[in-house]
Amino acid sequence: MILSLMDNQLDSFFAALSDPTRRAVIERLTQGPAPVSELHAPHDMALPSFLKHLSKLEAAGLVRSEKAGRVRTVHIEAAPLKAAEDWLSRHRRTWECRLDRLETLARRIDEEER
Amino acid sequence: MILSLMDNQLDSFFAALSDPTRRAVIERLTQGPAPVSELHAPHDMALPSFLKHLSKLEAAGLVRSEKAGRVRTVHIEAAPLKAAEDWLSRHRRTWECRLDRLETLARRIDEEER
DNA sequence: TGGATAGTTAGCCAAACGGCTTTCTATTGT
DNA sequence: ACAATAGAAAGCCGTTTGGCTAACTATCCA
Repeated sequence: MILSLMDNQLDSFFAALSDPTRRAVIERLTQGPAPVSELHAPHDMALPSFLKHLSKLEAAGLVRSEKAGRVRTVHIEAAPLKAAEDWLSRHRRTWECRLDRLETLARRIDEEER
Repeated sequence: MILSLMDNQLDSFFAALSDPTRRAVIERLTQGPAPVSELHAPHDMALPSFLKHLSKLEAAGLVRSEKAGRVRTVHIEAAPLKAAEDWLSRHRRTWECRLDRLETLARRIDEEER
């Protein structure tokens, strides 16, 4: 079934998102597709190192890319996000009461800071 | 600020969730607290190996535990989940149109299978 | 008090990760 | 045709991960 296929992808999905560089790339890509070098620019890191991150994102299916001439353009792909959101929302309900308590606590701290 | 602290935790949060054993533990714990050995039972793995997973969950702050006598009881902790949900929902909006297209596709496939 | 039970600690190992440099290929623009 | 540009490939290196065994500690119960 489709869901179990996506379940297998959860590993690489969460792993892909466990790195700040890769999360930054994803954030950047939500504003639209971009070529590799533009994605690389803000990161103080050699290109090959950065390419590894990109290929991990692509392996996780979070991202896809096409090469036209010598420039490869990368864009976001939503399928695995759906799987992760499913997973999270399946558990959100049971956690919600705790979250509510936490919200209250956080708000109280904020108010004390002011 | 609280949010930036949580942002630092995103790394370990996603890393913690990138392993099937650990996700299974979390799923189990949504149904209530449990002692270590009960959590360990369904996993075909030596106890020390399993303990490493537990301690990673605890380091990520996803889980907390108290020891009473010789039994350590583990329960879920919601704070970092909140941070991750924030992160995801900050990007969900931009991905939503793609998700919608995916939904449609998935539904069409489901219907074709019937 | 002594054996079973529930974890814990230490240390080994192979594979994966995240960085690097060097070198190479393919495309573009002059 | 050539130089510059965009990216790819290979390989090195130290750290982390995810598994194991063996040995140890602390509690409980008989």
